[in-house]
Amino acid sequence: MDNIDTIRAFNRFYTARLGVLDRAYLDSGHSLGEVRVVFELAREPGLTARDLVAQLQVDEGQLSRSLKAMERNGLIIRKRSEADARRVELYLSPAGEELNAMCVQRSRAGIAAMFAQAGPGAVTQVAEALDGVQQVLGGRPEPVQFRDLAPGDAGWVLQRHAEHYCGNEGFDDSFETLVAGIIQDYLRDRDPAVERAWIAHRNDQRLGCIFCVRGPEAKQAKLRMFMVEPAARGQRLGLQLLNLCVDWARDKGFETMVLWTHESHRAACALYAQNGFVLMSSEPVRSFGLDLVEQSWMKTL
Amino acid sequence: MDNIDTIRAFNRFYTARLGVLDRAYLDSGHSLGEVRVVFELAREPGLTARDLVAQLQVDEGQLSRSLKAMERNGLIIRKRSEADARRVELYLSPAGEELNAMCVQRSRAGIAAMFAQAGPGAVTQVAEALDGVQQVLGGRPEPVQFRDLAPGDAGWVLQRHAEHYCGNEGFDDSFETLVAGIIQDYLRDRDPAVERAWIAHRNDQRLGCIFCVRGPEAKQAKLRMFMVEPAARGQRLGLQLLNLCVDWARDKGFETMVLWTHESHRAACALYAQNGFVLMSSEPVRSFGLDLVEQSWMKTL
DNA sequence: GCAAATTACTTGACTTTGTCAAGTGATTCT
DNA sequence: AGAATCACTTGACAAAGTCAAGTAATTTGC
Repeated sequence: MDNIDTIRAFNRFYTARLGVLDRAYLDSGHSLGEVRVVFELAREPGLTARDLVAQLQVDEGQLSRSLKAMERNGLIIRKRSEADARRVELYLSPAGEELNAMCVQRSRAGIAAMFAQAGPGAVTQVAEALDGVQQVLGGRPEPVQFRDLAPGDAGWVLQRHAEHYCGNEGFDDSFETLVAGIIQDYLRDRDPAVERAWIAHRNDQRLGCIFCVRGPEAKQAKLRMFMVEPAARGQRLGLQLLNLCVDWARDKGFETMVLWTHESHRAACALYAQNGFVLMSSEPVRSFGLDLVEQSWMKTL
Repeated sequence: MDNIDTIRAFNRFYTARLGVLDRAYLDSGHSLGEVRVVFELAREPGLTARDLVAQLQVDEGQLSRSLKAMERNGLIIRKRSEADARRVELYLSPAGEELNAMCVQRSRAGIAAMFAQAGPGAVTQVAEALDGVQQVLGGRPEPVQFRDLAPGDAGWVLQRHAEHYCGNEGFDDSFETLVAGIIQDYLRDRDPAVERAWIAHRNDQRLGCIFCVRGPEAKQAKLRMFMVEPAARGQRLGLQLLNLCVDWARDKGFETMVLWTHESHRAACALYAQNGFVLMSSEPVRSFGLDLVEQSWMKTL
């Protein structure tokens, strides 16, 4: 079962659940169509029929009749627009507000009931997961932001490095130990005046990282722990991280920047080459249980 | 906006997206109702009308007419049950199979299109998130499993410890550095013959952890890094981890087990007390920027 | 072992919902 | 100022959904 099948399975499962929730509206004595109109008007009073057609994807003729009935039943109030006499602005009457409040309350109760048998933290967990999905699918794309290390970030860097390199590229466990040492050293001994790290994140979701530390020579900075999540690649995020790191190093008085990587990281190497790094050495090594070609790159700042 | 509102917002957003997908079926020349029947029969041939009523939540009269039309159009084949002559078993005809294949293909294409503007890793990310949600909501609850540390786990332990203690309890950054040191030491120097760790997980989701390492005295084990995710609490998971750890220590020839914790961890302390641990000392200390009461507990194995 | 109850489905009569095209005024474009 | 567009309404249907009353097969209860 691939990813798309997983999503399809979720859709079947979830629409069945939502269907149960929808049914809760039906015994309010109003049709689902009317309730949907009430919902929209509660969210944004003054909408016109046209707006509702666009937002609810219903036929305008049908909506017209539906609105007529709702006015007759006292759910909504129609007001001819003063700016444009073709338009009719729609508002909820007090009875409409009341219906909305009741439906919201039922909807919330229904969702709470879905979590009744799950654990206490389940709501938070699901809410976060669904919010993440919504953002990925374009519900409201928050911008990517960059911050210094916050509590938990160091662990995340270690976790994702280990998972990528050991899980996908076949490095052995010694790699994780090495990275743990690098991170522990950084946390314990870093010089905040010249060393720092960046985490790229969207809301609470971490997307990538880069570290700038002192290099082996004087006035030399070293770039480390550079990574962009697979899910966030192709958005020039790596370039932004690299620029932050390089600019910081230059700003702090470093004259060169070096980094070590492996030949197999084509995308990263291409990025280095495009940004003024020069390949200094390239040699086959036996590391982490694999035959690798280790490269060192340098850039004059 | 609380968690339930977040879920409600997702529902609005997601149903709108699914609506677009459903529309794709309509120009197959068949109604959504018929397509839904075809889907179910593809999944489980030989269903009866009754089964479909239950699964699709449709009126049986309407379904009866719909099935009649589908048989006339050559989509399905009806076969009187041999075991019970009241029942009619329903099967897809070759044409029905073909329609199903086409719809599946369109559905998949539609989902793929939803991800067109998102990054390449987005599908995986969303699939995992939705699968997690489905499991939490009871789609198919996988059992919790326990494993030794796998690559990435060490980083996760560090991350979640830092987030819980620094984020929720107000510890300062020195706590994260301390934990990073503990983890680095464990990875580098542990004695696999007597020391190990457990990760509680459901599929790829980590739920908790516990470490058993050598203690300060001879024949003494030490319990460390014990944690259960808030979302997974209340399921006796902590007890299971504790038992694994204690049993291992006893099995490896340790005679006592000690642990250090803070008084504020009521739930954990109660668990220790219930499982044969005895409070050895309790003293106020200034640690991690807070006034805490540090406790040591010991159990005879 | 047989009438009564139940089950699986069908049918008829009906309401609601959805669709399409042809209206009516109001407004904008040029 | 005349044509085009826009916001909405209406009419004529088609499709989908609802409810109750069927029919035949199978269980149940005594």
